[in-house]
Amino acid sequence: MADDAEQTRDYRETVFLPDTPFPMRAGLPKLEPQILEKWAEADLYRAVRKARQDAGAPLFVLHDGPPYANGAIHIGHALNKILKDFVVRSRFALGFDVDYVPGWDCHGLPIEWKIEEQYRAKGRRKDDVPVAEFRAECRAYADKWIGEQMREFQRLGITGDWAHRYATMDYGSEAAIVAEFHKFVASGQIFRGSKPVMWSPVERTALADAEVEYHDHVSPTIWAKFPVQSGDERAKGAAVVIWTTTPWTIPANRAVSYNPAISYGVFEVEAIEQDLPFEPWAAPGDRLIVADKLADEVMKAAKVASFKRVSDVDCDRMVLAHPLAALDDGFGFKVPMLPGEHVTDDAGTGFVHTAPGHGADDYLVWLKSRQLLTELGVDQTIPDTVDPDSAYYPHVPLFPGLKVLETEGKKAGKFGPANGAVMEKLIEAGNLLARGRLEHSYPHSWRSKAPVIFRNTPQWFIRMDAALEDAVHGGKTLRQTALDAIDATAFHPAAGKNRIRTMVEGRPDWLISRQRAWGSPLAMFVDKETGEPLRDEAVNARIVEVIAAEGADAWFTRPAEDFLAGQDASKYEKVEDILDVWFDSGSTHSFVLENQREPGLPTHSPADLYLEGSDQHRGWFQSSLLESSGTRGRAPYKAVLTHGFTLDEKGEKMSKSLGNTIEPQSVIKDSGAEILRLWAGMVDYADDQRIGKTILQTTTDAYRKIRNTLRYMLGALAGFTDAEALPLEDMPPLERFILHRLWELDRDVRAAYEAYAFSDVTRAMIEFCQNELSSLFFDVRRDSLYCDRPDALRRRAARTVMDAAFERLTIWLSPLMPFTTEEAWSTRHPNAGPNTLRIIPETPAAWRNDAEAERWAKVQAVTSVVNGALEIERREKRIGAALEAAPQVAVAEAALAQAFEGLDAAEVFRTSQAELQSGETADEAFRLPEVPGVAVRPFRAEGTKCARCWRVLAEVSAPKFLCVRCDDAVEAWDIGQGAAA
RNA sequence: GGGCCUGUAGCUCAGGUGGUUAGAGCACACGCCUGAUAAGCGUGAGGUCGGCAGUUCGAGUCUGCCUGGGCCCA
Repeated sequence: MADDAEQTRDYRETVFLPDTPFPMRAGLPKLEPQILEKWAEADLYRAVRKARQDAGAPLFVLHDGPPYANGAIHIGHALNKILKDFVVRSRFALGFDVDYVPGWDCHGLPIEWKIEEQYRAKGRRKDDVPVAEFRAECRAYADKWIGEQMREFQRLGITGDWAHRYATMDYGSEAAIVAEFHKFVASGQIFRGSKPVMWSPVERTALADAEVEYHDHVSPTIWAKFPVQSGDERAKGAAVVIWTTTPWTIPANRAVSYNPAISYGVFEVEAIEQDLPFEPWAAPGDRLIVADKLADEVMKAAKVASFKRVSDVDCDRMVLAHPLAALDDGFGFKVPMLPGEHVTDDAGTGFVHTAPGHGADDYLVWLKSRQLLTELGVDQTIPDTVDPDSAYYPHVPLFPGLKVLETEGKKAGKFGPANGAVMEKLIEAGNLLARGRLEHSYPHSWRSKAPVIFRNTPQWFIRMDAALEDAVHGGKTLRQTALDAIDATAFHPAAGKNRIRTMVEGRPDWLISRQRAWGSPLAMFVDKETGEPLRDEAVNARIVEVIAAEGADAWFTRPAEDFLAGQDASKYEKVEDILDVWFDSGSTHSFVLENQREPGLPTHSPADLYLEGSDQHRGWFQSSLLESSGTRGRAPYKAVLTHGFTLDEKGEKMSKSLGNTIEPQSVIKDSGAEILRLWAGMVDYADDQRIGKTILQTTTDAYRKIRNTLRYMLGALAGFTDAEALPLEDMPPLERFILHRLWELDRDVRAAYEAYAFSDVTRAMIEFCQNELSSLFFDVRRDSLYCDRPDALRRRAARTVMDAAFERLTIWLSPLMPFTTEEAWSTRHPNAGPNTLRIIPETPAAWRNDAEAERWAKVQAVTSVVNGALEIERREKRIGAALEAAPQVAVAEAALAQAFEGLDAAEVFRTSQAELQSGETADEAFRLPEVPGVAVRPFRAEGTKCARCWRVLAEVSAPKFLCVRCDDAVEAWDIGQGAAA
């Protein structure tokens, strides 16, 4: 009976199999919210900060670029916030105290539109709504989305000071923004200029590009003559011909643009077409200047039957007369010719009539030609020609009061008398060459559907090129200050520096005013006589005080007297424009970084890092740079990190209409936020990244590899305590090698986090888990872990090293995979507090062991030959498991043979037995060309299979069928059971 | 149209200053194991390094052009 019982004894219960509650499958979508709840209870972000501050840790400031509080987050938001969280958590892990306050951009047009849309749906007009009520609705709308987005960001595991989140519409923020604006006013950096904007006369309002839609529209066209006054001698007595679809802009004309790359000629009219029903305006002998390529076309329009080319002509520095100069002295100014690349010879005459107050190109070429205009003695003022109703101002000669578009009654939106009147006067002056009609695409208001015009409007600008004689700038201009600040900033990647530099070098003055309702006001008064902003510190202080208490609404709802402490209100105009939203966000550093948001929390400016998408070179990076350069003479950041855009799987832009979008919400629901984070941790974020089904699958696979590695360690470490740990001196070579790898990885991981090279960490971790842990360390030590006595030195060494690896992997990975590492850490140490609280532990320098690294490279080379030989045996069905083999390995090269000194070859090869011999062996042995000098003869292991550890050994025999080691281990186990019972 | 960036195996990525048959992990195929099991181990098959031309004894790496893609402008 007893013998039978022994023979059939199932040794499984005596084997120390991995034992852990950490499941193989995470169920992240369900698990993550539980972990988030735990973090919330622990007030994780503040707890970590407190711990760091108590330890006297250095401060690291990441300043959050505010997303716009409008709509659910998309993948780009997710990537941006995840990368920021990598920074926050990795700096925490490196021992820093990290200041990160998430924020939102709240003012601006998109929200205004939403609210207007709601009004339209209810049949109300925006103009009928009191501004305070309108702004309140905008505020409520933004507030709703701040809450929504905050929940979504938090669901991604983003840590930060959510309790003190900032918003540009907070009263304190609005006051700070206005205070920043006042600094520009005080230092004389603000000026009133003008710029043509899209204007809807019917609605009496400026329109943004996105508010304009294009429809076909029939316009009159004219060919008009500008007599040459001076310039190329060959042009004497000739006239430059322009073509335009907006005759009403002729009174606003101040120049004619040409393109130096186009060839022009002087053409003389020889004969006019006969038998016309009307008298043409062209006459034989007329000399006209047009582009060679377009001469036929122009002559045809002018009903010229024959003409000849008289000469070439050079337009450089040519000056013309205004076509209406003969009728009124008011048009007696010089009309210079300006070179411009916007001019083409595809249509028209090859010249562009230039009215700087009524066209974007016109405006830009006018500004660019400042030098030339000065040299020619031309007045550079851009004239205001039409009023908000599109009627000519009284000061416009010949046409005062005439409207371009009708704005009242049934005819609203139709052409008024202006075009016709201008044509009549051109005829009278003898300078109309021809006219016609043209159906073309023309901008219309998307609301009223009425045509719009380009109209010069007064606007406020910040000067880029005025020398600033104050302590901050020391005589430098804003542009130069900003350029110097760029040089003092670190850009990752480095190309960003050049990119923003080019933009700042070439940008025009900063246009900061908008004729809108939802924003921070240009809260200032302007002297009605001089047009100069009032610079009065007491007034400004009062304005800021009121806004801080009541919000920016107060600026619009309270009378001027409330702010004008003592000043005569009748002398000043209250400016009710709002600030460009980029001024808002450009000011965030002032109220987020410099304000002490709560006693005890340190403040710090400039920030260590700004981290945004590469589009922000023109956006937030630049607005922040200009704002801070204007007010503080330096950038608000020490370093700028940019990431690319997220594209679909094929590398194409995502769009709802293409249906190729990946929503963060659906990834979270299907796979978990951790998968999205790991994706961000694997890609090269500096470049554009791709995401899609297969990519997410790859990510999930990588996740499983890491998770299973952690799980195996948890299982193998069951019951492990420090009492079991062994010192380095007692470690076998394999453990020393793993410790060496931990030492290397510690160095690499720290360097990678310092450099924000997150994918270097991820890659190193995955490869370590696969190559050194799973396929080497775990595989070799499985036998020891399962079968050695618990007090065996070999097993204790393995568990000691496994514990060290677990301790490090869980913190190295915690910035990238906070959920899983938290889960793993708390599984092993349920009472040790949050994993995120930890700092990457110091790694003893003594762990470095280059000799072991070299040894194991050699050992693995030999092992690969053994594996090759065993693979053939399997294929031939001579063996199955490696434990059925007992390879005989001949190693010719001394260095390779030496590598096995102190090692058990069978253990390394994971076979039951192995024989290692120096020198050559029989020719039929297995070899690999890439490992010369190693020959393997894969014999079957002779002996009996140990019923417990399954190794085939000669020492195993009936009745127990145990090897010596297992016999001993079972005995110890039995005694342990007895003691327990 | 302009400025900047970018294109290495099915996927994600490595490949200092140009130098032997271009690497890794995953996926894939095949085999093994069945005491990490929707796991583990092993073996293998995948690439004209976007294309063309040039510099060079030699280019994935340097230059030019072309092409695909992206961001920002016009």
